[in-house]
Amino acid sequence: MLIRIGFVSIALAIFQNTPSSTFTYKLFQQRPRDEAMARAIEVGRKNLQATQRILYYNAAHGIRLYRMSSSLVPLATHPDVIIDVKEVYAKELAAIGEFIRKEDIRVTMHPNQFTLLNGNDKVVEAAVRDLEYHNALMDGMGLDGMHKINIHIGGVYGDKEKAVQKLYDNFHLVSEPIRKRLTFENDDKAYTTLETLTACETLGQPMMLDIHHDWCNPCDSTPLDLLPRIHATWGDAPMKMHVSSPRDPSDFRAHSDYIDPERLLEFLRGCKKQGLERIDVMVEAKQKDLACLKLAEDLAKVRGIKRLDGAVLEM
DNA sequence: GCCAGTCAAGTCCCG
DNA sequence: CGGGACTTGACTGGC
Repeated sequence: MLIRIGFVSIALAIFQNTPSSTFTYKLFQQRPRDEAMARAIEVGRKNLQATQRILYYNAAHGIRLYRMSSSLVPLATHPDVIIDVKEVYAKELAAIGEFIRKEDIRVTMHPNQFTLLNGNDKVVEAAVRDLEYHNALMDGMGLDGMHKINIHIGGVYGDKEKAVQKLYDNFHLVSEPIRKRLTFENDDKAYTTLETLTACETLGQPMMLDIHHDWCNPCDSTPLDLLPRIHATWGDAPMKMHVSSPRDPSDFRAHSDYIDPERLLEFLRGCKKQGLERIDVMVEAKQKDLACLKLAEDLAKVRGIKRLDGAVLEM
C-alpha cells in the first residue's frame, strides 16, 4: 500500500514565505478604489508566488500531497470587490498547474468553516461563490478531478435530519465542475463519520475521513468498520484522509505540534488489511511541513514500512 | 522589535 | 434577541 503524506498551507522551513498574506475589507475601504483593487491583486500575486515556492520545496523533499491556502487572493469573493482570478492570474496559475502535474503532486483546498451549503439563502449564496472561487483557481491550473475541494456538512440548527435535508435541497446550486472536486469531511462536534458518510453516499461525493475528528465525535461504528463504504465513495480517485493529534488530554480537540504515529498506524494497518492500494494522508499539525516529514520518518522506523521518498512510503 | 489587540467569517451557547 | 466564544494567521498600533 502506497502512503503519501502532505501538509497544510505554509512550509515553515522556508523563510518569510506565507501564501496567506491578507488585505482586509476595512483597509480596502480606506483607499481609493483603483488603488485598493490593485493592492488586493498584488497581495494575491505574492501569495501565488509563495505557493509556487512551496511547491518547489515539496518536489525537492518528496512531498507529493499539499493543501493550498484558501486565502490566496484576498477579497476575491467579497461582493463589493470580486476578482476574476482565472483571468487576472492566468499566467501564474498555468505555471503552477504545469509544475504540479510534472511533479505528480496532488493538491487540495479547504474553504474555511464559514463555507456551508445548508445555512440560510445568504449564507449558501456566499458559500457557492466561495466554492466557485476555489474551483476557478484549480481550473486555472488545469487540474483534474483528483485534486479536491473539501468542506463540512454545515450547521445543525437544532435538528440534524432537517439540516442535512437542507444540504440535499441546496445541492442543485453546486455546479457540475465543482461537484467533480467536492468532498465532505466529518467534524469534531456535529456530524459524525457515519452521518457524513451517509450524506456523501446520498449526494454521490467522496468522504474525507478526519480520524482525529472521529475520536472527538465518535459514532457506533469505527472508521475501519466503515472503511469499505468510505473507500467506495472515492471511485477512481485515491482515498484521502486527515490526521492530527490532540494537543493535550484536557484540550483534546486542539492540534498538537507533531503527529503521534501510534493511533494512525493502527488505522493504516487496517487499511492495508482491507486491501487498499493507496492512501493519501493530510497532516494537520502546528509544525506543518516539519510534522509531515517527521511522521514519514517515524513511520519508516516501523517494521514492514519502507520510505520511498521524503513523504512517500510503502507498507 | 515586541506584545496586545484587531480583522474576517457563521454557528452556537449563554443570559 | 443580543453579545461573546470559537478559530486562525496576518497584520496594525502602541510603547
